[in-house]
Amino acid sequence: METVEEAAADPGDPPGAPGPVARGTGAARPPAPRRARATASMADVARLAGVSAQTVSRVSNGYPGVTEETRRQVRAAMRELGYRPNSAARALKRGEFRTIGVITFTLATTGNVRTLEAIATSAAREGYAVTLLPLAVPTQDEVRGAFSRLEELAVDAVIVIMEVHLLDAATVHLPPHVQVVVVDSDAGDRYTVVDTDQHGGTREAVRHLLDLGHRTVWHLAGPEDSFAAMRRADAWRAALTEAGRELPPIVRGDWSAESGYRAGRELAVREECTAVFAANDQMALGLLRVLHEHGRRVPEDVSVIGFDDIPEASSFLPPLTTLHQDFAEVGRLCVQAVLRKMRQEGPERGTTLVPTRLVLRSSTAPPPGPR
Amino acid sequence: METVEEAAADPGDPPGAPGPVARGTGAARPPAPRRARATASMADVARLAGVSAQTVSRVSNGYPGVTEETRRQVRAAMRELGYRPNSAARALKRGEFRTIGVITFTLATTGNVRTLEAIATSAAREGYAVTLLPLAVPTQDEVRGAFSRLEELAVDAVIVIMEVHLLDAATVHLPPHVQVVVVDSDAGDRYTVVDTDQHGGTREAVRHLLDLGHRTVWHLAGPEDSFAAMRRADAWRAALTEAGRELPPIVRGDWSAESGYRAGRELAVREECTAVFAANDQMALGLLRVLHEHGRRVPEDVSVIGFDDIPEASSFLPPLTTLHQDFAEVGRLCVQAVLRKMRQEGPERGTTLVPTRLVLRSSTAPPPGPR
DNA sequence: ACCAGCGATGTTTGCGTAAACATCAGGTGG
DNA sequence: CCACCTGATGTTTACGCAAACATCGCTGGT
Repeated sequence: METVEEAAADPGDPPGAPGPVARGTGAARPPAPRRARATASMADVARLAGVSAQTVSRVSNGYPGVTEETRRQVRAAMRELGYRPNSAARALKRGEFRTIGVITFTLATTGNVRTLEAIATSAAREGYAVTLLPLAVPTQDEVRGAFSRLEELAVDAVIVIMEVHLLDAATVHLPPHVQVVVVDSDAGDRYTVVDTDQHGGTREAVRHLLDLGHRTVWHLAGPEDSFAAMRRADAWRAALTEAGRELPPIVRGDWSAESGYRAGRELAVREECTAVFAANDQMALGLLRVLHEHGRRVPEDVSVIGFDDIPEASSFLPPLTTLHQDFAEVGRLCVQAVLRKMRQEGPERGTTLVPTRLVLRSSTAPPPGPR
Repeated sequence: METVEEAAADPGDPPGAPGPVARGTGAARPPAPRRARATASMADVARLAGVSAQTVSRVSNGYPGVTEETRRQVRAAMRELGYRPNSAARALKRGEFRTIGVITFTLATTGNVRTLEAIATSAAREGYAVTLLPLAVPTQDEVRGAFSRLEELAVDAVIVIMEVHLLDAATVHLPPHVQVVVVDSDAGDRYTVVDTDQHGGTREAVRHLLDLGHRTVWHLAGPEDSFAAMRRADAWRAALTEAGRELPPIVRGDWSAESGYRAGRELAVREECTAVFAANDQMALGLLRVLHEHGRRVPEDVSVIGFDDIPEASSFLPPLTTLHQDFAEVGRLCVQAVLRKMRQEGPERGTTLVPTRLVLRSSTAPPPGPR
């Protein structure tokens, strides 16, 4: 937006508008891409089929009240002309776009991507398209901007894949008629939320390690501003407390493998650390590397468990025991929830949890015997 | 589509149409999600500002011929009413949607995702939205289906991230007015193609290993039906031949780390294999694991080089030397190309290559001395 | 035999926008 | 002083579709 020299980019100045560029007396107007008028309209089909446009519309929408015979003729005419309903006109008339907007901060994490993919697939099955709105930087301003773009961008609903603290209701202008569903959030009281059962999964991870005989479990946590990271850390704490084990100091990364490597140094040098629960698989990968570099064998000396079950996890050294997240299910439920909300069938808010599954591989084992 | 009992899903039967469900005499009509008529229209703004709708339109589009004074008033009215241009009406009137469709087979590979992200970001900057069309299975039928959905799905252009052999021009119905740009393809003679410089990158990889003193370089290739894999294999062959080295038998995976592990067994048992060029980082990861399991140290006994430079590559054991692909640039160029085509400014076809960059880490070294 | 009733089809209308054209006021040159 | 131009603004119209309403012809009950 740095090139705009005039007033501000106001409501009326859509991001894509020609804007105040290429102006001046007699200036050629901006070379707006122009589609050739090449498609047949309903009227054309109607003419060819010898019926009214309304009948074509009925056939097009599968409405009743048309003879099988007429229907056939109209279909033939459609085929002949290569007719495709004009979605703009349809949207204008119906007041809905059959499109769901997805706002996501980054596509760098497996979870977001897999969820997005599932959303797109489920949406397609329901006859909805998905419009993607990636955010450059996760600031409230960006989020707000994305929402306003979305609004004029022809969507009926929005799914937000994002830490919700960015979604401060006070500042984000949520268009009243656009339904919102949030992934990965604790705001079940304010929004409809679909999320993985972070708590249950973590609990299972901790229990698994404890059951193997470890005295306690260390935690390589995700970034502090992440809700998912927070939940996993909380659940880890709760599980240990409940089992009456001591609570080791928390170690933090930023989800990346690199950060797991850096943060893991601290764990690698501690003899008493025999079991680590990493908040995601990537950080576990980095951890595996530091441990290796410090000569600590996994799982003989140290057990490591991850979270996510990314495809590569089975190829780590050693193959990683981790908690499988069902992102496909999360995406599916998001779409269902948002459609239900649009139809005003569902509850206004509340959280839906998708369970995880413990995948046992080779990175966990009983602790080394007392030496 | 299994619930449709009537004829086939014809052109006139959009995937999302209410269809022949919920019918019958006097049956309540399907509970179509309905948006409340809540937004202000141009007419409302015009009334409040005391001008004509046309003037509002001019302001909204930043067109000239409006006094600064009037413009201010209109802007004020827009703000007061929370006016947002109705994109459906706008699209109907203008005949363009300002939306780019992206067809992609899978979001499971880093490359596709990163490219998609870059496309979405670049498109947003140009005032275009991105509609995502994932394919369940990569068959011609699916591709064809995706295209026809896309067409009625309100897009002005399409970017295809896919092996092009699925895009057989004979069967895919490409709407004449929709421009197409393809990523990862050799069809520069038929489409506009943007791709990473597979050849140059591979060449650099092979040269790097040869320069280190290896007698030859083995290749862990991608699946046969992948164009990128084919190109990399070809370039590997060419580079070796050119250097007058012997050509070891090719070993093949399917891009996944797991497949790299399986295929890598063959390499791990060959004493004479001291350098391997893996067609992507994931397979390199699997390869690292088999090598480790067979007691062959990397890089002391065997050098491994990957392709892609995924974020995790720096955390592999050892950190992976690889070829960095600039997916962001690929995405950006795709958008530029497709916009240029829409404006009929660019060439109809041809290939644009994005160079790679060799990232030196710890998985390559001179071969072990003769024993 | 007549008409109510119903299913099939046609006609009218308006969704919100923007291009094309119309109007109008004020200024300029002859 | 008027014909003419110019720039600001208003009016008309059409984009393609589908809801609402209108019409038409046939069937069946009395």
